[in-house]
Amino acid sequence: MSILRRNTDYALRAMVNLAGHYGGDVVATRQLSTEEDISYQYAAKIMQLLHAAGLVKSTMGPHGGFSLARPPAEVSLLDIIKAVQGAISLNDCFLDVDACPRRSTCVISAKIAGLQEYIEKSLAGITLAEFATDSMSEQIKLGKEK
Amino acid sequence: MSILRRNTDYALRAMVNLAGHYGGDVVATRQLSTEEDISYQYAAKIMQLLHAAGLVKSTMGPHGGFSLARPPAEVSLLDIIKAVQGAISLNDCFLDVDACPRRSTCVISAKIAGLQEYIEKSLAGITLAEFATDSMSEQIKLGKEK
DNA sequence: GTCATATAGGAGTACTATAGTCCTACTCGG
DNA sequence: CCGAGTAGGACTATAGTACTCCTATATGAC
Repeated sequence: MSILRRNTDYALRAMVNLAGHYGGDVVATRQLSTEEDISYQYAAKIMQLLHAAGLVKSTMGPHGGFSLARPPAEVSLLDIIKAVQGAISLNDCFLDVDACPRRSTCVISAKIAGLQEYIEKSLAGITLAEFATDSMSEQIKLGKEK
Repeated sequence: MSILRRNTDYALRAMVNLAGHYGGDVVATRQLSTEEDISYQYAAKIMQLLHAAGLVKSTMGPHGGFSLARPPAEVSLLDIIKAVQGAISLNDCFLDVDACPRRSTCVISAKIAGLQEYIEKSLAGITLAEFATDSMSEQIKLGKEK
């Protein structure tokens, strides 16, 4: 099993795509779906989630579409993950205090709390700006493998 | 959603319990199930998984039960997690190379690969020995909260 | 105004994985 | 060699995820 769901993967790709168009035109869901290999219907669903979370702005009507609500440098991976699949937690007891009655004396929870914190900080530290510049430079020096 | 499944949580508790009895008597599944608040049938199932992974030794017949196959210091959290729920992966593409055709040019996968590695190293670094000594000292100075 | 094209969003389905149960087979102490 | 107590395999139910379908709403072009 993987931590990031496919949902989140799609959302990530869509956001990276939008980051590439930041400051320019809006991108329609149809275009996102073809460019990122996501079914149109499902892509629409995901864009709704991102919109509800305030990560993207939407423009309705013909020539409408989506654009980033904030500059790429201010959108972290954690933001996107939270919007789509909710907060990531090592164990249930970090999400719901009442999940486990043994919590107060639990040595396990105490040990992994540090790792939990590190993961969140790492994900919060990676922003869309890094992805965007990377993929741009990749487009320039085309042919470079991996 | 949490990364560690309930399954894994049960297994962790059972292993910590066994670590407390390391060198002494074997512990019966019935005893583990009552002490750790797990249904007997389900506990038996989890012990099977741990046994199949070679983490515990089993003794059948009356007065039988389980004991650690290795000293607590040589059993890591990662070992237990792998035995019960398989390897932890941030994204499917770390588990299955063919999961994503865009892999070679994927900037996302490249970015999170480092975090993936850190998580595994962290989990591999935490051993049962730490839990065992912690819970023992906790039993001695009883009354200490959290 | 109305038509075409876009997002918004609710309802529902198929599938998969997880949690949990039941039953049988096997051991070994008495 | 009996039976209490174990391991271990087969099975079921539930829940969550991925995905689709359909309808409503907004808006720019003609």
